[in-house]
Amino acid sequence: MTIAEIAEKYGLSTDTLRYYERIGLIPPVRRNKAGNRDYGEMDHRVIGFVKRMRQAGVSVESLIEYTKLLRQGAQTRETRKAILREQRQLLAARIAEMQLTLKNLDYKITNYDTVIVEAENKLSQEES
Amino acid sequence: MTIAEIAEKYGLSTDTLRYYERIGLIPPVRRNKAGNRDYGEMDHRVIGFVKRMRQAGVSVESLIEYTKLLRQGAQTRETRKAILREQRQLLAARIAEMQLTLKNLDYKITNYDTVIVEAENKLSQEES
DNA sequence: ACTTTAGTTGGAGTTAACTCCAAATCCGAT
DNA sequence: ATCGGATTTGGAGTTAACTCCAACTAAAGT
Repeated sequence: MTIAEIAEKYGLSTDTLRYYERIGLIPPVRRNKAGNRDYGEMDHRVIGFVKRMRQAGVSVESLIEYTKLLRQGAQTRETRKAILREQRQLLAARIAEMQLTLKNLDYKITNYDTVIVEAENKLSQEES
Repeated sequence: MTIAEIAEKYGLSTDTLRYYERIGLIPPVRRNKAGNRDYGEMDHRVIGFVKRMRQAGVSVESLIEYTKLLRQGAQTRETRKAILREQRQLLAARIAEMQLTLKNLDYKITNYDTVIVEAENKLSQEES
């Protein structure tokens, strides 16, 4: 599969895909006779994983750490699991926070006219 | 209330607070005789709101737009409500995505030994 | 009257994560 | 055989959101 197809499929730019490879976030991609990248099954898995984790707010740096361990083989498996568990916790915490914010927004929207207007008025002559 | 107290209370640096003010994300803060910032009730509300929204992934730019409208008074109220509703939708979507990723992570963690190991092995000799 | 300590400004510097570019190459089609 | 389109590289540029700095001022403690 070409870089353009992968870019399309995962909603990443070709520049980003090459960038990810360059910084070691994804392993070096196999080339065809012309020297162009030809993405295989494993690349799909890795790129799909990276895309989801990035959207969830995981830094590129932590992902590099994880995929580096993956390429180092079986003896790093427990470390990798630990990283995933840690990221899972962080993600759960982010979700919980965002749900609070969502509730807060909902409250603010439904009570906008009764609650915010007083704030508008106070804005003119702050004192306290 | 001093800038240090506000920074502490909201988990922002004093630099960030001054930066927010400079770019118009929060209104100019009242000063005491010494010329130092003295944050009032309204500043608390605004900063709390900004902090939550930033954590939820709302850009500084959209927040500037919102708080600018707020300072323009009552005739912008409907526009502001529309912005909040839009951000609410975006936030809900982000949360939904992150929940999928959380499920995905959970699956990956609990099935790590049975699922990932095959991937490890494939890593050596990719072909497809 | 000094010395902390906290605050001020304008502006420069940093970081993460891309994004763009020019010059070169390759392949398929006319 | 040449043209157009996709791809390659190394490296430079961009963007968002801070973060840091130097030089200064003001109040508070000894």
